Amino acid sequence: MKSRSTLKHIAEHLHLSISTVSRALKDHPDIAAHTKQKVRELAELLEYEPNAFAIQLRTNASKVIGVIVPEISGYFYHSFIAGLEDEARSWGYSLMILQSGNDPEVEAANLRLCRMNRAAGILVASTSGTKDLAPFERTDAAGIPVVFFDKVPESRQFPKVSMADAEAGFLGADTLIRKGRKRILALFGDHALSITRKRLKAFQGTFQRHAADGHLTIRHARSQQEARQITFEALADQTYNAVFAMSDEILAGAMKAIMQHRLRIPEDIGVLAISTGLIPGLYEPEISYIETSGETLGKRSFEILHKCMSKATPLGEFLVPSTLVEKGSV
Amino acid sequence: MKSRSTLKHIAEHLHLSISTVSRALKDHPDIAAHTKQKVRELAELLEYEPNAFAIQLRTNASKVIGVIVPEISGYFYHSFIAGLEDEARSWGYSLMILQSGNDPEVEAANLRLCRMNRAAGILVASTSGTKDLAPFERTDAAGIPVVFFDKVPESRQFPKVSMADAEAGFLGADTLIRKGRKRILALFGDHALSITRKRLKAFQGTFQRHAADGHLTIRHARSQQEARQITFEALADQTYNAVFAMSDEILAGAMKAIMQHRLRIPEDIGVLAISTGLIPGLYEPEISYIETSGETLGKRSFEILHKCMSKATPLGEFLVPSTLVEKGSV
DNA sequence: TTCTTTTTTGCAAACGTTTGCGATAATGTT
DNA sequence: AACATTATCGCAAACGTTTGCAAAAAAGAA
Repeated sequence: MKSRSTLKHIAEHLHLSISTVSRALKDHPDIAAHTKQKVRELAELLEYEPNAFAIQLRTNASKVIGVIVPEISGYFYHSFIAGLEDEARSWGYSLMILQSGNDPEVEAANLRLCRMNRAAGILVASTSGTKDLAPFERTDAAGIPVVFFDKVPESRQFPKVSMADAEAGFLGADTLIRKGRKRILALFGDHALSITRKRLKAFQGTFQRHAADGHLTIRHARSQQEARQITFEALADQTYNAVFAMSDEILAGAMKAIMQHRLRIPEDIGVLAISTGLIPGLYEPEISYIETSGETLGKRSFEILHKCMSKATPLGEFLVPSTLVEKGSV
Repeated sequence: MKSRSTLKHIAEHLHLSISTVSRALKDHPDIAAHTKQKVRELAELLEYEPNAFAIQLRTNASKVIGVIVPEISGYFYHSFIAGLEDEARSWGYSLMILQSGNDPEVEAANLRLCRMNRAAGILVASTSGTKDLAPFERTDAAGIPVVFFDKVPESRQFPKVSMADAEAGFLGADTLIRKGRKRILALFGDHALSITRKRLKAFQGTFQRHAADGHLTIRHARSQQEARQITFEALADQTYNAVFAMSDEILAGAMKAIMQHRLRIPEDIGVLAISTGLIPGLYEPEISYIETSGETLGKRSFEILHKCMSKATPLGEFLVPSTLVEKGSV
């Protein structure tokens, strides 16, 4: 293994001091032009690469931001991470990814890891079981800003960024009504999740206000299988002319039931979902959806975190808007 | 911001030396039991957390492994990362994720970043344009083992781990033949990719050996849309009784065409794919597939890298086997 | 007691960088 | 010529930890 070159090596070769070399390499005005030139050349030649540890130890700050998610795979978080990485890299940051596996204890351990590594900031999609915010407070007190995204706690203590769930719910109902689909089977996720409640409330409210003459059935499913089962039974008789799915997972289940009944879209039944976009694009015809882009959320989250890292913490909840993507399924 | 506690703080409070405290905390046999006790208690009280930078600077090694992929999102890599993270965490490592965006230059920059951060090891799914292996050699020479996965270069210089592509191709053809599907439309990806060629060769060879009486059409598609187009046209007449897709992306396109023709699966046409498993589970009936699990590949990759990090580098190419998952679509 | 052995602790250097401040040399000003 | 100014550069401390070695204290052996 070739031993790495350091500032010291360069300094010795050039009969300069370490500090001069250090300054030369970062274009400090105190250093003469020709000196800088020579230093840069030798650094190039020796393939000098600064030791990040030393820099970080000295400056007590890293260019790494921690990301804690329940799971990387699945329907959503990977696109979030992709968007985040993109934005972070353009600012010179890189990502340290930790999965909590939906276990609050693992979450706390991951948080500790971020602290030990002096992460510049942390983004957290908390587990559903996260009740104790103390670990987050401790992290924040240590000077590492914490921003929650997607799965956010009730507390108003931390900045949060999430999808505009109410807007998405509204958009869903509004779109269906505008298209004349008023006999709706609407499928939502676990009622315990705030994301479900927000989407549901807006959807239901909008429907009641603008389609009092219609018929709305709300059902909750906790898995793809359950969604499929519910949809299959509900669609047995002809009462509905549209299915609404509040998430990709539920859409997948509903679509299976629809395909099982061999219903044509959009002739026999209209379909609309809130989705990231990947799943709706797999069917024929493609499914219209209200986009909740993981990429966008990722980029936006970085912006918020970046503000927190630089100056005053902008508290409050930030929403990234949803937009309707029409594919003709409704 | 609360200033963090250090070994020094603890030492002063207890009128001990820094080295004693350091040793006490790592249960060094030289330290008296009662001293350890007191140190541990105070450390607990002061919420002492070691400074990873200092440790890493001192030991010149980190517990971070770098992962460079063309993209995080998409059909495959996120599940790889998920599996990898799982395995890595159980060994005390965490992941630094970098996207190359399929750009060799970004790839090289990311590599440099890993070097600066003295990653314990690096896993790379190279870009399709990666020709110059010099950056990888330099990294390896610096004592950071590099292991390629999935998209691996021809060079025999680095250990590689990838899916058993030949096996998957064989399994595909064999399964179809066993089920009596011998009029096959087989869809493959870009012929320039080695993964395509390997799968194709095995598929084609197996077919010719065991179903000389059948009829096999090979087509190549470079996108979902193209796969759809090709499938739609090919399926216009009744010559085929099975479609084979070598990847998720292609399966998605093929399925659209099949749905467009309103063909029943498996009555009108059989479908089989090589896949990660997510996509085939979205249709009704679900699609049988030869599993190329990203999770498994991730775990296996870590194992190989872990060997590289500890002792002799096990050169060569490691394959993770594929298994058939039957769902009744063929 | 005196010497040896063992147990327990401290000293100090090292890891590679940044940075305030002082030193020197070059230049300009009167 | 004497002084003030500016342009360059080096010294040394600091960041928090690990670790070889020496020192001190305690214990045992003679």
